Amino acid sequence: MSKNRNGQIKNRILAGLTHEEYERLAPHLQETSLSLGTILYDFDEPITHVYFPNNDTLGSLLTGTEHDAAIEIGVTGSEGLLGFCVLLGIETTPHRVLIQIPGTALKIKAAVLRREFRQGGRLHDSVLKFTHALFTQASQTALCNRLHSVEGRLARWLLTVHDRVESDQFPLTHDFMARMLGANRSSVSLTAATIQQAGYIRYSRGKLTVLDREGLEDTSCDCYRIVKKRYEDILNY
Amino acid sequence: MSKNRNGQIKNRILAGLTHEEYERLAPHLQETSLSLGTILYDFDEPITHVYFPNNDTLGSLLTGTEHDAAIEIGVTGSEGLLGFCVLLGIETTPHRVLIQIPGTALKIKAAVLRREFRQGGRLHDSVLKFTHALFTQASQTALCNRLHSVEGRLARWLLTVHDRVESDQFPLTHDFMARMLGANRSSVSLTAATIQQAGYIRYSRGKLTVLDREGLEDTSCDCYRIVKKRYEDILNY
DNA sequence: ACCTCTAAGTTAGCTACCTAACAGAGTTGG
DNA sequence: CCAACTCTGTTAGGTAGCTAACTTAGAGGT
Repeated sequence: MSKNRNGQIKNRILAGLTHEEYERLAPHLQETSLSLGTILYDFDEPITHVYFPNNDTLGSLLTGTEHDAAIEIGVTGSEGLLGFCVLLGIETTPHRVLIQIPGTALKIKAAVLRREFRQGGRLHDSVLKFTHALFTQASQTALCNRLHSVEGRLARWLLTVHDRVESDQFPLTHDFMARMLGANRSSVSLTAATIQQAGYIRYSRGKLTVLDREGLEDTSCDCYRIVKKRYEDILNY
Repeated sequence: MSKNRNGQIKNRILAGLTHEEYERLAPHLQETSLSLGTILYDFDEPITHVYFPNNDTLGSLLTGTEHDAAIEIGVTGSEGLLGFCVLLGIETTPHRVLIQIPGTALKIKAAVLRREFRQGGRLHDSVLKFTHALFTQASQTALCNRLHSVEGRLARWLLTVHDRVESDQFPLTHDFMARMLGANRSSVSLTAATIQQAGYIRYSRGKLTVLDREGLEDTSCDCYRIVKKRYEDILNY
C-alpha cells in the first residue's frame, strides 16, 4: 500500500494533502490494479467510485455519439483523478474512461470523497486546479482536432502519454492510436512509419518505445508545448 | 439595474442564489454593456473581473496557438459566467473570451466573488455545475471538430447561439462563423447558402435570422442534441 | 450621386485524409 | 506444426474542404 509516508504516495493529489486530510481518507483508500482496456466509466453512467492513478497508470477520457466511434479528449495520470466530475455536483459522467496504460490506482467511494471535498481544504483546491488543467487539455484538443495534421497530433499524443508513465516502452497498437485520435488506422500506420524512420520511436506488434523525445517535440504541433506549460503553471510541477 | 427582486435577475447563476448570498454580492455588482467584438480576456492574462451575462448577451471562449487563428471551444450566455476559471485556483485564463452577441452583464471584482465562492454555498455549487456543463461542451466540440462536416457543425453552432439569445435575429457574418468553426469562409458561404435555400435561415450583410429550428436540428450533427441534454441535466433547465 | 467598405457569391485547382481492400509477418494455442 | 488471429504494410481511388482568387452587391459617408 502506498500510504502512510507522504513520500510513498504516487498520486500527486493525494501527495499534496495535509496530514490530517490524508489520515481521514486513508482508511477508505483501496489499492486496485487496473488492466488494459478496462472501461471505468461509460457515458451518462453514475459514478460510485473515484480512482487516484499511481504513476504507472494512464486513463483516457473519451467523448462519443451514437453514430461515431468515441475519441479521446484528454488523458489523466498520477497528476489527477478519474471520476472528478462526481465532485462537480452531478453523479454521472459525460465521458467514457478507458485504462490505456495498465497499472495501479487508489480507489475510494464517491460519497466519502465528496464529503471530504465539501470541507473545502487542500483536496478541494487541488481537484479544482486539476479540473482547470484538464479543461485546458480538452480545449486544446478541440483546436488540434480541427487544425492539425495526423503527424502533428500523433507526436503530441505520444509525448503526452510518455510524460505520464514511468517507462519509455508501453503497449500501444496503431489501431488504438487511430481510435484515440479519431483518425484512420492506415493514416496512423503511414505516419508512425515516418516517425520510426526518423528514429524517434520504435514499435512492433503493440509495443511502442520512445527513443527521441526532442525529435517528437519537433514533429508535434504546438499543442503539446502549450498544454504542458499550462499544466506546469496550474499544478506547480 | 436587474437587482433586488429575484424575478428580475436575468443571469441564472445569480438568480439561483439564496437571498443572503445575493445581498452580500449585490453591492459589488455593476451593470455593464458589452459591445460586439470586445475581448474580455486574452490567453494567459490575469482575470480581475468576472461577468454574469444577462440573457441578451453571448460570449465565445476561444483557444489558440501562435501560428493558428483562434477557434471557439464553447459559448456562455446567461446560464453561466465569464471568467469562471479564476475561481478554480489560478488567476489567468487559457481562453480568449469574445463578445459575440452584444448586450449587458453584471460585473464584479474577481477577489470579491472568490471570497463568496470560498464560503461553499449555492454560488460555489452553481459555478461547479456550470463548469461541468461547459466542460461537456468543450469535449463534444473536440469530437465535432474532428468528425463532423462543416454543414453539421454550422447548424449546431447556430442552434447553440440561438438558444442563448432572446431574438431570432442577431448580428453574424460568414467570416465570423468561419473563424469560430475553424473553417474557411468560402466553405461557410456555400453551406450557409444551402441552409438558406432550405428555408431554415435568412441572412444579409451581417444580420442572420433563424426561421426554422427543426430544419436546423435535422441539419445539425448529433452534438447539438447531446450537449443540450447534458446542459438540461446538469443545470436543471 | 459617387466613392469606399464590407459582406457574400463563385470558381479552379489542390491535398490531406478517408474508404476499402488485400498481403505479409509475428504470435498464440491446439 | 499448423491454424487462427492480430498487427502492420501498402495501395488505388474518392472527396470534403482548403487556398487563393476575382466578382457582385448592399450600406454608409461625403
